[in-house]
Amino acid sequence: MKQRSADSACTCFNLRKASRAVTQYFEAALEPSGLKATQFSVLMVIANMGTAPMGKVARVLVMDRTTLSRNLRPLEKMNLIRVRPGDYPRVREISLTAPGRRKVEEARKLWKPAQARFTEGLGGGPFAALIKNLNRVVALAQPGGGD
Amino acid sequence: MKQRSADSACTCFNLRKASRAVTQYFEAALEPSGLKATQFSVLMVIANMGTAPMGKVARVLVMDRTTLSRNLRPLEKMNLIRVRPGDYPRVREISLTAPGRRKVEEARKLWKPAQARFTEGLGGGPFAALIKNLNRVVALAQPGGGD
DNA sequence: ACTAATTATGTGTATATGCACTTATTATGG
DNA sequence: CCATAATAAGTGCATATACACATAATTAGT
Repeated sequence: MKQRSADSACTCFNLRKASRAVTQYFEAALEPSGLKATQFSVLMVIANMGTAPMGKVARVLVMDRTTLSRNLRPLEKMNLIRVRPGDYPRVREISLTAPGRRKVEEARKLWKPAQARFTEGLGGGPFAALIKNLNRVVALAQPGGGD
Repeated sequence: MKQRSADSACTCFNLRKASRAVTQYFEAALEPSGLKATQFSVLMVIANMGTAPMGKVARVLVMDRTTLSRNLRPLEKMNLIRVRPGDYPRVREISLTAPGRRKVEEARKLWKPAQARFTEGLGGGPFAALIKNLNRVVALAQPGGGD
């Protein structure tokens, strides 16, 4: 099936396909916490950043600013994060609430075996290579990235 | 930053992040065709399958059946695909229209340099490894896959 | 023939995603 | 000071995604 290789090796298709499959796996694992995959990622990044303005969080997530803006809504409704005006009125500072910190720890326990499924299924070497290549791909996709 | 490695190496987060970044890159490239990334992938799969029922197409795409169902709507509105009852009334056969076939060729020309950006940016070896590892990840994520 | 299981698909609802456009605020140049 | 740039964030719209639930048709079991 040589003639199909150019098509079936599409970077975008393969990434989106893997993203769909893995998201479903992780969301099944996280289900008891009530968090979706993206919500867990957003909470983890905020946990690592402490308190940060929306734009900065969006850049770390490599997520559109307006997408993050809307992704924060359910988290705010669940009382897991707090959005407050920062030093300047136009800046919105985001931080975890106490329930948010507890939820992160709860979800991290559910996350661990799901993550192990892939680190062990691929093996340490290939898994590390995968993450490295994903980061290079992100750099290549970004404006002026990795030319 | 050893304490962050377990978090920042999350399979799901890294895949979704790369998926977002690469999708934007390909959609910018495909923009003249008026196709989104997913639409291009769906059309390519249908082009390869000739005529096939929805469920089968969904399995090849590793996409939820109901997601594909809705993804077909804009393609049908654009007159790029045809959805018709098959041998059995309950089966919906999907195939490309003549404009659909032309659109695939048009978009494939736009796709090529975008794809080259990543095959060349990573290098043939690492790129092939990436695709292989993505397929292994998909297998691991699927029920009863690659145990 | 009738009922139960299986198969193929659609709908309701909710989150995710990003572009174009808008609003508000701060910084900069004259 | 005031006009303009630049910065930070929100809204309207369209597509993408999938689970729970509903519908319809075919097949299997009795």
